[in-house]
Amino acid sequence: MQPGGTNRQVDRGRRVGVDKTDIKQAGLKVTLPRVKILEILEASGKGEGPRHLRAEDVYRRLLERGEEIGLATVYRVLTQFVEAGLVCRHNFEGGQSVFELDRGAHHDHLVCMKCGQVVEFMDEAIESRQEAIAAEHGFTLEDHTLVIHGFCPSCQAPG
Amino acid sequence: MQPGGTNRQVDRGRRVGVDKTDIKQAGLKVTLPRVKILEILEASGKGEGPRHLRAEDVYRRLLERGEEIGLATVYRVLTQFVEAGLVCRHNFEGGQSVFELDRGAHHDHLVCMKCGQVVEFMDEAIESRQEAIAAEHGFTLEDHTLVIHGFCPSCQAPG
DNA sequence: CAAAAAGATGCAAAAGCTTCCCATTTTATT
DNA sequence: AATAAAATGGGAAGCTTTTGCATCTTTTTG
Repeated sequence: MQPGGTNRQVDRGRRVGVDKTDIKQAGLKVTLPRVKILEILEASGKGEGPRHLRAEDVYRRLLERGEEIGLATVYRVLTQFVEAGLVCRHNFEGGQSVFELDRGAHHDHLVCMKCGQVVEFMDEAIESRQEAIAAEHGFTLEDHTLVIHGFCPSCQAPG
Repeated sequence: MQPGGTNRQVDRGRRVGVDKTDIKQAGLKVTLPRVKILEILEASGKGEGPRHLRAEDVYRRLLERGEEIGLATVYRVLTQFVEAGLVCRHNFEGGQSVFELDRGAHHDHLVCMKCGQVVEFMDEAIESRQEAIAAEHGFTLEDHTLVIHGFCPSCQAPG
């Protein structure tokens, strides 16, 4: 549910950070696993590795921090966060989902086919054409997925 | 590898049909499983159900036609056909891949979130913006995935 | 056209990701 | 503090997809 939706950040504009309050407002109890997972997501993309993490990555980082949180819990919590609009889930190729904190601003992705680097972008022209296309076909537009696959500057280098 | 590529139909323009010749030209032996799978794909979207089939769907249709072809073979053959440029694979949400005959014309998809109906579309404006975006970020554009999720006309109906 | 070589198939087992079950523990409520 | 409600952890289970390997087909060669 990228465009539209009924969650906080969409109503109040850009989100700057998330905390326990967001968990509570989502109707979820404030538990240690939830707080820690939110911390991991918040740290990602801010110098602490890539912004987009697979459930497995979140799980590993928790272990590294000494938090013994079960993988099943990670999956459950991430799903709940997505439903609450705190987190975005993307299904890139390969059958795995990646998660990132929802900063309130919709964006699409450019993914390097070699190193996996992910670059975000947003293009108004593309966004509005999509609305027009959905309308032309009588569809409502609830969400969309746009991923451009190519080779990033480094991976095009000779050698 | 939707845009570009080195396969027949891209070189010769729109494909009208496929046959054993295509299998041979792909460097694959002309075997019964391959021929039958190609037939299933060709029949799809031409009145015979939806054009986009999961491996499991192809397998089931083969069984219905009395062909005892293993599921593993279906997966193997579909993958080979994709590599040969005869078939396109799309990774819609849900972790499952769907396949369709490559008719040589690139297109994107509109998928109904309720009934799963798939509508194809093609928009030049979106295509060219994507090239511009990839270029802006120094990426080469090898391929892309654009899926618009919404509710089709029937699924928006009251009740 | 038969024999040999190369490649494909089928089945079952294995993988990889994600969800489900349920007894136990934690959080929120009264 | 006691009670009710919800969440967790660990493993089993579910799905889709891939792999290993003996057997069978297709293609090549003589």
